[in-house]
Amino acid sequence: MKEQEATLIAKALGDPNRFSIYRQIAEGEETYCGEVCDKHTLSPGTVSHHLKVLTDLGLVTSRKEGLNVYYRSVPEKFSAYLGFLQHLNVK
Amino acid sequence: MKEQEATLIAKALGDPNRFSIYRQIAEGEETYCGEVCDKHTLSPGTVSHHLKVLTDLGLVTSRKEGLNVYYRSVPEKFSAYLGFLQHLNVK
DNA sequence: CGAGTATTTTGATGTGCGTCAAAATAGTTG
DNA sequence: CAACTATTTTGACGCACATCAAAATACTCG
Repeated sequence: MKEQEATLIAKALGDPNRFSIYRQIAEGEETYCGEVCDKHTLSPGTVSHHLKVLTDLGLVTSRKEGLNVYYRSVPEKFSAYLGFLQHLNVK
Repeated sequence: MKEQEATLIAKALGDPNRFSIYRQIAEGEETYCGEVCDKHTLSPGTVSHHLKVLTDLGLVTSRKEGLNVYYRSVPEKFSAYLGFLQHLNVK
């Protein structure tokens, strides 16, 4: 992972609602848009927007089933971000 | 570290220039405002602003000596952020 | 096909913030 | 004290973006 990508991920996780949405997905099994709306008291449009940001960054993937779109995290992406930070020579 | 603080740190590192400034400080020994200005082609005011953000978050500390203000990183703070991310149960 | 539900897209709005120039402050040195 | 340098603060500007309402799309089921 390069600095630019890491910065984009940091920026994405730097919004409180988006970070909370990511946690809901990453720490659960699977979630769909409606569940996220309920838990965060955000409009469907806003939630869909945040989910798109996370998806575009590769932090989550989606799968359509019937009316719902289920989101699931991509742990490898998160690990890559973590790895990038860990390899900074902070002293 | 709590979620709110972690989010603020992520937000701070989510700006490309500020992240780059943090790296310059964290990966070097000590740096002062002028050096950061030179390396990033940013005005003194902008650099001072970013340094204040990093300082307020506890990611760096400052020390005044003569005309210059020297900045140094606080690795424990960065580690705490890293630790918080690592302990998320991402699956 | 038509009614109903879930999600996404669009358009608009307000705000947060990165940036700079310039003024203000702090410190050094003749 | 006066001139000079480094940093911070202030004020203003423009843009990015989080948010919502509403329209549009996608899908299911009578």
